[in-house]
Amino acid sequence: MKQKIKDLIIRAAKSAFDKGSLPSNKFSDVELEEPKAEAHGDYSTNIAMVMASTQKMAPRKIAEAILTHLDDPDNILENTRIAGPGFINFFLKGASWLPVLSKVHEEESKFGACDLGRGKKIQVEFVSANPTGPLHVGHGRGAAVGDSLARILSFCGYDVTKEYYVNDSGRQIKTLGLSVFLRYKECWKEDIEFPEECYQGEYIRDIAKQVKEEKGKDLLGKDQEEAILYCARFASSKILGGIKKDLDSFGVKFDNWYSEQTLYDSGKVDSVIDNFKEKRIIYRKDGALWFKTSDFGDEKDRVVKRSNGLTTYFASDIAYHQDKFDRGFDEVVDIWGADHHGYIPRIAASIEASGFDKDRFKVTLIQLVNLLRDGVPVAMSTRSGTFDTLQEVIGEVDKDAARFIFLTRHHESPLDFDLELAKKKTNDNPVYYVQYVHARISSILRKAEKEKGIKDVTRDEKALLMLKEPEDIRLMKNMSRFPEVVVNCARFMEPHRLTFYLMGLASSFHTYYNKHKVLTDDIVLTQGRLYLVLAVQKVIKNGLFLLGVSAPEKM
RNA sequence: GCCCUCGUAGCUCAGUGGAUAGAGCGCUGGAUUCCUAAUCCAGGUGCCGCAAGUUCGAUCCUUGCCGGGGGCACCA
Repeated sequence: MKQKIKDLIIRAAKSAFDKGSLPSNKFSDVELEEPKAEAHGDYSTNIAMVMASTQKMAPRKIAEAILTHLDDPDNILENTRIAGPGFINFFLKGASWLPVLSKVHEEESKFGACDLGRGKKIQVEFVSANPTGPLHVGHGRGAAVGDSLARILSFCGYDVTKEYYVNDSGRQIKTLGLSVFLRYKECWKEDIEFPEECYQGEYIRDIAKQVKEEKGKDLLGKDQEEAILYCARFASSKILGGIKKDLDSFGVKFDNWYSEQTLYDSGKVDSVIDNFKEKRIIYRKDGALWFKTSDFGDEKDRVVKRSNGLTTYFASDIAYHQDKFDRGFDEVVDIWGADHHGYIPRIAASIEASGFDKDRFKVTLIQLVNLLRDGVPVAMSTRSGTFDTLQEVIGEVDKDAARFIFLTRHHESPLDFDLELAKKKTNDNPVYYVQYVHARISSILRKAEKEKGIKDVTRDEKALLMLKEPEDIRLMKNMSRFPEVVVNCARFMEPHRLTFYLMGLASSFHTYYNKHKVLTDDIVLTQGRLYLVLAVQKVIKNGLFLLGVSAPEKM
């Protein structure tokens, strides 16, 4: 529809030039927008104002010239108007919105899909929490955003791989092992000192008990290093299992779990360092190895190998990101907590140094989540009984509600997550507002079959002509925006746009529902409205799917 | 100190180089003999943090300032 009108405008401008009404044939790109105020039409363009300087004419004069040469072969325009400083407003005939209904019905679950990605391989890496403790709410937000983004990208023609990077190597894993080992010794009534840097959570004791059941007293007699290593491996695999389970119940599935340790085992980390040494972008200073990230736009150089001989996490991250491109991904998206933002320039530097275009690498930052209960912050203490793990939250709050709420903010704004609000099944809680549309329409369809004997909702030209109320048209107009919203979500990596769109569509529907009855004695009208309402249901369903939220038949 | 980010209605937040800047909540009143009231309708509010610049036009872009948050390790 939009393109159609753009074409009309271009043709009009050309013909205005041919007939001598416009002095120049330099036309700028037509920008067509949907005005906020309905009084400003269905579409509006600022082209006359933009062209004012090249045409050397007053904007309103240009607008007049274009309008007098405007031809409307398909007869879709009700009216056109010049307004304000030189806007051209287009008012469409109600019937020109009807094609969107057939489109929705034909394309069904594909309505809104597109080929923006052209099959490009894209990797979305998200959550990637260290396997040293359970996921907390913040990870939940990352999971919701990442998973939704992956769904949207895939809907937009990308070949998407969802990956979780497991930091199963390095110091914190050793700390985890030590923590568990100490708690294990405690189980055997040994006196221990539990250092502050060890993991304080209650879950460490649980894991220690499991070690005890599995190994009995064996570890007490063993070499301490070996025992700690055993505990570390045992604990991280247990915790990772828990993380997988939590994500599963949150509706998030990864295609790939990538282990950091394998980067060391395969020698990838060493070979990257050697390679950079050959390129003379790694040098030695004070006994450590430094990567000259400042040559690639970072503010200062970074250490990849410490003077004690141990590599830093940065070293494995360089190898990891190089590996992503080596695996053939055209684009790589990382979703990180906002506290990592200072890390972006050095990773970008490493990608460039590895010989890849750093524009193929994008980072989306997720801001903090503040967990509240009735407006009061929930204490995030390290003691037991805290309420900040993802598991506890989705134990109390519906998974759909949690996912939806995580997507009601721009991901770079901090988010307040109120547990009591999330549980409320009212208007305060936008999830149900949207899901309710789906359930209500299901209910209408059930009733249509039961009471009117209507089994199939079919397209009927006569019935379509009955859809001429302003509310009918508003719904169709709203649905026709869906594909564009999805594309913009993908383009800007902002799934929350979809959330807001769905709330708007839901609002239009609820208004409609209260004003007009779908099932009437007039069978033709009923057919038309069923056709309309079923289309709304399909769009809502597609939208909810892209958010990872279910579309219930009943509520 | 340097870097990033945010500052929009009483609250929580969307939004855009355009016309009269929006939504939900909260508050008040109303709607159901009829498809689910988890719904709808009506009622009002803004120096869009401040100042300058770019522009036909800035809340949006640029710069500076003020205020909140975050980041600046041979930590992860």
